[in-house]
Amino acid sequence: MAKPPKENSPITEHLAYLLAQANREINRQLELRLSKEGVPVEQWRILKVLSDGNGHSMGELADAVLLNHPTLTKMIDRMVSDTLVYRVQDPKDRRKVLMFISDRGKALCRRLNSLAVSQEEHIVESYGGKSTNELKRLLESLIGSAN
Amino acid sequence: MAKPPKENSPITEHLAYLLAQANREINRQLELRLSKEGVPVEQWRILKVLSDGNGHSMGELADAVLLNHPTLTKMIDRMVSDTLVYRVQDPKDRRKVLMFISDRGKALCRRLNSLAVSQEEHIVESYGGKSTNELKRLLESLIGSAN
DNA sequence: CGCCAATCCTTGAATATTCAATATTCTCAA
DNA sequence: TTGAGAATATTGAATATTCAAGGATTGGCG
Repeated sequence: MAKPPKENSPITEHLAYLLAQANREINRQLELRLSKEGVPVEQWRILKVLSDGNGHSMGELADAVLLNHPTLTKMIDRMVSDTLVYRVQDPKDRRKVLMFISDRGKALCRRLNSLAVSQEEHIVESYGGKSTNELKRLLESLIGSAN
Repeated sequence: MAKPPKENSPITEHLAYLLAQANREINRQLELRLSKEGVPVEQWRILKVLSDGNGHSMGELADAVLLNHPTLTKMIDRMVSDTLVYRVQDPKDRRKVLMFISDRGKALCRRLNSLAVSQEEHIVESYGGKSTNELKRLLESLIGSAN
């Protein structure tokens, strides 16, 4: 029943490869939609996480949006220049920087959400709602078991 | 039944995000294993595709290993320096370059396969063989429906 | 045939990411 | 209380990726 690939199996039978392939394709599609607003996928993730209105530290944010710390710092620099987000030093722990979303960021985030939702609707249409939900459930469980 | 996320849903409910997260985690684990041989995941993919012994053009290879053409060209440059693969101009169509794996590349590929298989066995152990197979099936089907 | 557009790969410049080191602040135990 | 070590974020240099352009070859149509 449990059946990992043999050593001479084609690469397409490896879970790691299938995940990379699916991720690449779905991400490419999403990127294409978000390009209407000239925003990379990572910035949408950042805005979405911050749109709860709470302050999030850089470390917390880096984990949440799947970016390394230095990469996030530089991306946040750009977003601050674009006045989408702003930094506030955490008064409780001054090593930390709390990130907040601006009004402009919120407005952009709403437009991006709408693009992202429309993409997922498109996937559900061609792939099926049942498959989509089942896939999400399995992915969540995989992520859970990997930690 | 079909239930795409609402616009205010957390990002963790988006398929695109779950795929990115799972891919990142599994890839990180695989990278860690392959680092015993000092080889990035992409080079393992290249060697694995070429290990059928046939010549593969750069374009074909780029698609198969999920890399853009210029990135592949530069990675192949390094692998040629390491004498893992070699280039041959396609006699049928001299615009093309056919890539072949060397004996040294084959030997390395065998060691890498063993590391990769052991990773997937580890996943099957903690995640379950049934879930793994079901997830693979769904991913294949998603990739199919996205093209 | 001869030419023009398309295909294939590579290159170089611009951009982005990563690694290692640094600065700052906090924690906690001596 | 203070000093060593941990945690947090940023920076700069090294590395890698991407974008746009170029050179070579082919296919096909006038």
